[in-house]
This record gives sequence, structure tokens and C-alpha cells, in this order.
Amino acid sequence: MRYWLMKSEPETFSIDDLALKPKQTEHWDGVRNYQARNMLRDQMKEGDLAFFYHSNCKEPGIAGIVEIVRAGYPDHTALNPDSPYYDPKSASDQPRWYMVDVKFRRRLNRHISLAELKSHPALNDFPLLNRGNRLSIMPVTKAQWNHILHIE
DNA sequence: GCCAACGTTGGC
DNA sequence: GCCAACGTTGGC
Repeated sequence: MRYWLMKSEPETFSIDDLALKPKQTEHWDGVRNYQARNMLRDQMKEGDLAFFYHSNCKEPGIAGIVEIVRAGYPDHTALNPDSPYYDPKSASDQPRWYMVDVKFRRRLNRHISLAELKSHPALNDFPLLNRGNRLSIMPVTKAQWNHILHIE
């Protein structure tokens, strides 16, 4: 199994929103970046765990943990002209974009802010902290995962 | 709201 | 295939 970090803007979809969903499960739609798409489609598997990261908000940081409960499958919002994620170049017989289903596991005991993550030398290689990184899905090593849970 | 960084688009 | 222009991300 692998570990991940998944970004979401809490004003759009927060860990609290996920916790309120039926079965506390929701599909992770709207990823429109090829590198992130490849991870959704090829690498994320049922049983993987991911940090739920709140971005573009007052205090960006890790808010909780989710589990991947369905591996990559076509993101149907790309085919819906009414969706903000509509992509006219996508087609149902040749899907361009993918998503996974995630299930709420728990909130962290405390919110771990981006500023705090930056202060840990052990996380120097954490992709989230690399300058200019804009990926909304990124891999987390077991060591990084454990480190973050340790400082929780 | 600013702006640096980056990805994508499209003319050539 | 280059690269300038443009749009988006996301921290601050």
C-alpha cells in the first residue's frame, strides 16, 4: 500500500464535508493535471491512505486522514457540460481524466499547518514543500507519513 | 488582492 | 518543435 497527500480547498470541499457524506465517502473529482491524473489512474489503490490537505485558505495544512476505497476510474464530471470540471476534449470511450473514491478515516488531533511542516528538516523532501509545487495529488513516503503522525 | 511559479495553448 | 501569451494555483 502507498501513502498520499490530497489537496482540497476547504471552501469547496473540506474534511468536515467529507465526514458528513453518506458512508463518509465521496469521489475525488476535478483533477485536471496529467501528472496527478497518472497517479489517480495507475497508482492509487484500495486501502491506500492519504492526508487530507486544506489549501488556499487561512491556515493551509493537514486536516485529516482518508482511505482510498475505490481505485482510479473515469471522472464523469469531465463529460458533463454543466460541471465546472467539464472538458470538451474528453470522451466516454477514451476517458482523459480519472478519480478515486475516498472515505473519511479521522481528523488529526490537531491541524498541522504548512508553516509547521516546513520547520521539520525530516520533511525537506516532502513534495508539498518544494517551491512552486502545484500538484494536487502527491506521494508521501512511509517515513514522512510516520513523521507527521509522530508530531501530531 | 498580489504575484511567483508553473502548465497549457496555439501560432509559426 | 519552439516559445510567447495566457490561465491557474496557492501562499502570503
